[in-house]
Amino acid sequence: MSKVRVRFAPSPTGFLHVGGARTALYNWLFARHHGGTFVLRIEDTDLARSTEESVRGILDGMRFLGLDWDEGPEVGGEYGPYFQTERLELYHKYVQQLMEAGRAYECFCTPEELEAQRQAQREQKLDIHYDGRCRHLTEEQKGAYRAEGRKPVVRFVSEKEGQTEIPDLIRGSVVFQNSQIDDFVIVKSDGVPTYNYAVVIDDALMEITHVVRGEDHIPNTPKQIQLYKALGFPIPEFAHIPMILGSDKTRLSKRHGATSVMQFHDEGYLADAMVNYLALLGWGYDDSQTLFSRDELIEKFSLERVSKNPAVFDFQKLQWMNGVYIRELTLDEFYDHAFPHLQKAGLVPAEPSEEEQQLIKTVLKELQSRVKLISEVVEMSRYFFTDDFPYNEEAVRKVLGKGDAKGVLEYLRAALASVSSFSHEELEPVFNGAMEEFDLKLGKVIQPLRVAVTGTNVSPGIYEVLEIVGQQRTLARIDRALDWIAQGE
RNA sequence: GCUCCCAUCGUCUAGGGGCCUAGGACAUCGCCCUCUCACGGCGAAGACAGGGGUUCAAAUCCCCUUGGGAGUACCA
Repeated sequence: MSKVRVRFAPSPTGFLHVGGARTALYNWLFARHHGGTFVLRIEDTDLARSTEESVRGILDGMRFLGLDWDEGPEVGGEYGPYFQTERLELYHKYVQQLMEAGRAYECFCTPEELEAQRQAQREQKLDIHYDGRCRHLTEEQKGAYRAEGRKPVVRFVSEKEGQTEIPDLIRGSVVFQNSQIDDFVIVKSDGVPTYNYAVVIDDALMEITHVVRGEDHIPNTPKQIQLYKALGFPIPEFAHIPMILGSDKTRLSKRHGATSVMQFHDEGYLADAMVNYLALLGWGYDDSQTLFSRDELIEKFSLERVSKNPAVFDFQKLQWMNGVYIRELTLDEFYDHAFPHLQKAGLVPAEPSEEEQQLIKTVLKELQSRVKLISEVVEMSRYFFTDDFPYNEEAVRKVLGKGDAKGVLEYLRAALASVSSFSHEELEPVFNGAMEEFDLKLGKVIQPLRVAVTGTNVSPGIYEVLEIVGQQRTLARIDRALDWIAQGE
């Protein structure tokens, strides 16, 4: 096989979404696996919808996921430029070639006329195709249209006989009857090429060897193959990967939840988890492995093993996997990820002192096995960093509202006040004492204390919590809880 | 409507004629650990869409039906 060159070619009309990210990932994995080149090309020929902001968003998404490109925006390369709007002369050159060869012609039909044609075809239940009426316009007729002020598009003279076969690494081969392919537009009236045309010129000129893209492009492919043939370009290999669907089995979109990669980042998903999950959405290795490091992915990925059927995006599984990756982080790494969230929430100073950092790490150590999203550290740790934490209404009512609570807390208040440190050794006898005093199980003693100190009935182990919160604040919080109980009486 | 793609547990998948009384993971449900939660451990339930073939033998090959998806633009 000649040196592998693949590309990810998004159109900058929105942020990088998970579908695009997965396509980019598969291209990237394929390139890395074969020691090939991964090209990033921006398909911005839709002048009305393309924005620079989107370009930045896509680049940010790629960087977040760690999908580095060998050629493309910011890094350049020998096959540039990598923005289609900067390649206009190239496209025009080949349009000339096509026109001279009689494989393209100007069409002056207006959108309205075309719509009327389609409508008529629909009514007669005919196949909906451009009828080729402008194919043989005389110079005179063209002149007349121009005089009217009409701006022509350029259409490709498609082959109508026979069939076109798409060689597809994932699906075997897909065959289309050429009679289905009409004279499609390759240059719009504003002179900008259409997708189907530009993509062929670019993939050919950039010497792309494997076109890996979404299944939604299958119907475009025969058109593109005809173009390759008409232009005398070698035809690349194709691999059409399945769609990603939402839980209702329709194409994944915003209404199914977050789809922007950067939104996942903001919510506390780790790049490695995203990559691992996305890789598994439509690809599987064997009958047992689900966790793959990047290197393993590169080593084991192959297009042949990509699934043919569409995959439903499972937020729960992604979340589980994110939890797995969070637990694998070293404490320092977890700190680096969590700190911005804590800081943004105002729970920790922007530039914490050494002791403050230590405290944060002590807290995070307790949280690491409990969060599935990094962002969850904020609400899970609030009571460690501030006395201004909310009472979880239901938990408080359930635990502090019980008859035992008052007596237990009063007992603990006194006992804990007389202890010299909040170490496990000093604390344990206190709890034992309370258990005896009230003839309660440990849980019944601890829950009121937990709620008093954290405002909720779910927290890390009580010894850890008390040690971090410390004696003074613990006593104050017990007082607050006692007040709450008193108010209810 | 027409064209094309697809079809194994709720979800992602393993399976490419006998190894399948169909394996794994998430989710679900039990149990264990246990001060709550999480983590961890153990276990349960759960699928070859239907019908025809081919074959000694089919989840695996072929056909049809059904179901889902995509495309049908001067969007990409």
